[in-house]
Amino acid sequence: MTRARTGDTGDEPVPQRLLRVATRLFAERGFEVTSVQQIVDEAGVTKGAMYHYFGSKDDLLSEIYGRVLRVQMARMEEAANSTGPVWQRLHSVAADVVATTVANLDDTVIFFRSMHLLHPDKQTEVRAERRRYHERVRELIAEGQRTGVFRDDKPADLVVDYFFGAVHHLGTWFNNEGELSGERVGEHFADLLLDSLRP
Amino acid sequence: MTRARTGDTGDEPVPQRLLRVATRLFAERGFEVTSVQQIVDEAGVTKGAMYHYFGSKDDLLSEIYGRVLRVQMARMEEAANSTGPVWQRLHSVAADVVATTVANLDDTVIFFRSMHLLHPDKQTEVRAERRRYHERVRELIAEGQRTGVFRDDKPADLVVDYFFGAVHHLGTWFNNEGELSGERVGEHFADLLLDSLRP
Amino acid sequence: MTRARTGDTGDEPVPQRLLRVATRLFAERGFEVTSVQQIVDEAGVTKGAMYHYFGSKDDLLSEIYGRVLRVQMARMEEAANSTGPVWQRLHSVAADVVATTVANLDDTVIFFRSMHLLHPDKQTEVRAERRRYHERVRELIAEGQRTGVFRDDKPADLVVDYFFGAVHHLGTWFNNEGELSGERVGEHFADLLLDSLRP
Amino acid sequence: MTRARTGDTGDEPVPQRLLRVATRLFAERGFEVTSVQQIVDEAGVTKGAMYHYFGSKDDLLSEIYGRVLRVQMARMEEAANSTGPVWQRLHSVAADVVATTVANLDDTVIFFRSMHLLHPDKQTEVRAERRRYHERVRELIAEGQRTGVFRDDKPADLVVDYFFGAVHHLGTWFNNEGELSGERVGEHFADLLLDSLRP
DNA sequence: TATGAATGAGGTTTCATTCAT
DNA sequence: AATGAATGAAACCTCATTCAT
Repeated sequence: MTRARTGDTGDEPVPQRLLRVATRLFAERGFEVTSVQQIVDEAGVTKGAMYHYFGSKDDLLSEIYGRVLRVQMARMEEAANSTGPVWQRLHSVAADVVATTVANLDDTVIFFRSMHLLHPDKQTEVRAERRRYHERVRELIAEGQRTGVFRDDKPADLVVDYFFGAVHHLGTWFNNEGELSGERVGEHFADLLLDSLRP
Repeated sequence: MTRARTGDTGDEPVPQRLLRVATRLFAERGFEVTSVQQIVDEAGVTKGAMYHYFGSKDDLLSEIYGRVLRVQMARMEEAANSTGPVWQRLHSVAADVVATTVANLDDTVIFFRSMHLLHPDKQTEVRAERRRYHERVRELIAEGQRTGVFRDDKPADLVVDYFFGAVHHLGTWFNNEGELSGERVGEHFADLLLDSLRP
Repeated sequence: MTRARTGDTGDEPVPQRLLRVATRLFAERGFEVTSVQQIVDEAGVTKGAMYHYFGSKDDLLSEIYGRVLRVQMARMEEAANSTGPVWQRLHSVAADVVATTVANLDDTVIFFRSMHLLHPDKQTEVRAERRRYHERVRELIAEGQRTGVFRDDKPADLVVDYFFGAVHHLGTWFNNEGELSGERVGEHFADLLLDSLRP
Repeated sequence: MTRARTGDTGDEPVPQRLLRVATRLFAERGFEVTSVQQIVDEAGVTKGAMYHYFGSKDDLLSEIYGRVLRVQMARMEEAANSTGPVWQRLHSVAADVVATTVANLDDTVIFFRSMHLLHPDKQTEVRAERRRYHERVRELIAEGQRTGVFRDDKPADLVVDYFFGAVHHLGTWFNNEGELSGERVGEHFADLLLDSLRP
């Protein structure tokens, strides 16, 4: 006799199931307001099972952060290292980061809302990884500024923070049921960025 | 014998002192992770005193939200209703919202990190107020689009979300000890916005 | 309406009551095997009340250790500093330490059974205090050896460990309902010690 | 690929290895504070393996008690049944019990610290065995008292408890790296006992 | 003979809040 | 206007043990 399980999708392994459920609940209700009991109930396992795979509730959060960073970094590297003129590469990166963010909106919501709840060490690690990410885009902009393709009266750093701010807040308003797709929003955002960089 | 009080500034009334301390702690550590005990300890009062002035811990958070909304709305109305061409008014609003945000950075950090912890009714209220704010800026952009001053191939709504996203993330990276002042960042951000709207 | 309380002795304050109940239970069943719930149930308070006065279950144990050390040290100093020939003072100390131990048998049982469960810092502190105690008695013996009253072919240190070992194990066999009183056992033990020290 | 194992001594069978590791950990940290996971990790086996050989964690403790009792009883019988005057036999028994105790110090530490954690039935059994042990020594003393070799103004029972107390506390202070060997301490203790029994 | 995922009961602790004073 | 002892619900986590393989 198998127990009925909410969100049971066939044979999805327990750790993945827990992570999936936790991600949804953390995004919907908030990390601290979601109890371990709620997570395991929705995942259809017991607390003991969860603690068999994850050392703590914090570990779940850490794992989500790790996953986000891996995914985003991989996508970005790909776009940034493509060939073509710098404006095209930047446009591509910008549009892609929006699409990726929208495709993993729960992760993004959690990311910026709950960073302060991570263990300080993990926080440092996450920040370092984000800085690498940020830096990679800054280089693109600086390259365009050096070659005269982009205006150079705005610090490249500031432009990155400006654009990523816009991206990171997608979680606040973007609606998957809305009329604009993630890709469409990506195009618009990339256009706005590129146009604001015209010399 | 009076107890030593952190941040004791002479005769600041108890409610104000509690609100000030709570704002700092919520921004530094997070709302859920800050206990009422910590707040009253740092404010140099007892729990009974706090519950005399505030009905609950949530009330403190609500109060902070109310304050933020009042301040930002007032500043914005002023800038938006000034005279001058629409691009100038938008530039002024944009620069000002950045400066105001930076001047109340703790509030902003709390705002976007802890909204989901408010009582649903209060959340609805806050969202409505923000929508009015958002709408006021959207009108400015639409006005510019109608009069041909701004490009009209980008939904005004989207542009507002784009720009406010950048503003709301200031709390993540802006550093008061850094080399750029809030006003300077406001100028840069407003420039970037206006330039991205060129037809 | 006052709640019925097991072990309610009139107006004994809550902290004392908790400590008294905890001491009994720790001695009867063991520290780790006694739950906080059992303690507060028997003391007639809630868990919250206990944590209002004691930071943790470990704190209860620490407090018991502190009390034991204070009591024993005070009694011993008094006996050791009395006047009279050295053999008389040693006899008096020896008899007294037995009587005190028997009078606080629960404390003694806990002391030697649960020391390893204390926080390492507290353990260090307890050990240091015991060493002072041990040292005070060693001096008495050494004094007797120097003056030729006691044999000197046995290290004074070893004699102290020998005798205190006997005392500390009283908890294993001494029975308050038995035919020998604590004072009587103290006399016997002191006699045995003194006689084994005859030159 | 085989896992690294702490204390792996070639082909020591699994049950012995588990018992050896458990003994060390129980003595170092305490029974209740040592988890089955720690034991099997250090022994380089899995939990399943442990439960294959031992019915429960308690069984490990029981086994240790059984081993201690067998060893000590055997040694003592031998010494007590030797020929020679009673004072010589008692001296021999006393010295030997110290040496045996020191040679199995971990066992002794566990014995007196964790007896209360045994299953009541096992406790009864252990106590009965100890009583037989105790009784055997008491008889020696009584024999000496009857024959006028020992003083008879001290209950033989009490003398046994006195001496065994000293022995059982060796675990508290005896240090194998110290300057006195177990045999040497045994001689001293036996001397002190015999001398305190002089008429 | 051995694995290790999973259980489930129970443990300690935290904390917003109340209330007699 | 303020105290602080006390509540009680709920949180996170541990762990000996079982069982299908």
